[in-house]
Amino acid sequence: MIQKMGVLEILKERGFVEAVTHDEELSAYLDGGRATCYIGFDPTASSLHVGSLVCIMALAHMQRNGHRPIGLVGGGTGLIGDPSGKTEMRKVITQKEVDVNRAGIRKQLARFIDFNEDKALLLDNGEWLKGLEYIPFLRDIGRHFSVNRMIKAESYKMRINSDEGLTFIEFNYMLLQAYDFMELSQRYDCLLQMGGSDQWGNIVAGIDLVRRTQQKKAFGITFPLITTSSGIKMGKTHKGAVWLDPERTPPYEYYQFWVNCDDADVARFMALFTFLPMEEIEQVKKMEGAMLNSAKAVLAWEATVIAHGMDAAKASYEAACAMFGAPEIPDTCFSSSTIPRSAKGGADAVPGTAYDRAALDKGIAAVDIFAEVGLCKSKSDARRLLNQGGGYLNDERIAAFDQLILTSHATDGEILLRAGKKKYHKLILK
RNA sequence: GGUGGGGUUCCCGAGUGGUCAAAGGGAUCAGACUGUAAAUCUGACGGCUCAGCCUUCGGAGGUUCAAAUCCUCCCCCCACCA
Repeated sequence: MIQKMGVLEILKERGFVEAVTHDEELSAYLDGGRATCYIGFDPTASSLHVGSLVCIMALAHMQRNGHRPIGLVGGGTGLIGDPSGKTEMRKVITQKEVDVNRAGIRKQLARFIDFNEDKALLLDNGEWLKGLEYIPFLRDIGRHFSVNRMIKAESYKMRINSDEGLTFIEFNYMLLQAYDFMELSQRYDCLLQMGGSDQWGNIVAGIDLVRRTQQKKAFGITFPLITTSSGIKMGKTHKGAVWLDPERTPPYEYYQFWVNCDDADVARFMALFTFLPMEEIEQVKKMEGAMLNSAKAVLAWEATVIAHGMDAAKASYEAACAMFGAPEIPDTCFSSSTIPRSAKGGADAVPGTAYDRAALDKGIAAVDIFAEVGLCKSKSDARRLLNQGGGYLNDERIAAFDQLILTSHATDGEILLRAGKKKYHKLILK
């Protein structure tokens, strides 16, 4: 029915593409059959975060369009630390940490990409990097690199001009990443590398190396750095990064992260972080006022389903409805979305703490509980919050910081506490 | 290795003997306004047994009634020179 779009077109339309090397030849390459492409992930932490989501989604799109994505976990390069676009040297991590982190990342990528039956590959560049010998490497690989050119690379500029400088080990990073690309082109006929815009220099270096050593034409795509419309780097909140690991960022919080995005970001984020068809996303641009909140719910729903699965999304959605009210989503909007249109449910996914009933029989001061339960980071913090009228007990403002919280405040064995407008926590009496 | 300049509360950055828990800005948090938005305004912003007390100004000592501020040693960073 609809004429099939090439992946490159799809990625462009959805806002993934910042820059491409040889545009036309690349689309010809991608439309000409099953291609293999890769993106590298740094094993700096045991979990990926929302900042890596653009890369992950891009790989997923590739797979959905019949190509074979490779997720390359930098077990070798992780020991070095990529200086590209960074103002400070990253602390060097140990082999042990790399191993742990790599396993975590592997697990997460599997949620987004199907690694069965050669549909995608997950590799570790430690496999070929760790056995490298210095002299042969210099002779065979190093000879292809011009220091003059490297110095001029945008990715190094920041550091070269900074007070901190650039160490030799970091300067070498570009060679290693180029070497990765070369290996992948040889082993898997992978001729497309993608990455964040800060990776441009590394990607181009790889393309050159592949050409010189293999006489093959390779390609690159970079993604824009995604910032919120208020200019903050995507995925950072006051609490730090938003992780994909449900242990670090529970699905309810993950859902909340998306619901709380800026009005101006909704459509853009939907295109990037969901698989909803663009026609449906276009509608968002016409929405105003409260209607946008429904769109945010759809965004949050879809993103949570992708990252954590339907059940977790449902629990998060229902909890949000219980706390903030259910959004109205006309059937005509987002018809592809699986978001429940009429569900009302419990608040099970709201963070909670089991609490000893006996302790509450004589009452505990609000300050103490707020601090204890993690709603505030210290008692002083809790006192401040409460003094400023930011503490709520069952949705009623707490008048004094030392007001007692009692067993009698419970309904169905639960007491609902709230800090500010959005942070809920329940006490489950036992 | 030499010379000079630095290391201040989450970040930037003032502060050169008491009036300093430390100016100002940013970030953050709360309140008002709203749509679980943005912008704006108001307030808060080390900890605690909170009108008081305790711990902070790279580290360790010292001078002093009193030190972020003065002295000694040490650690780290930067610039220029070698």
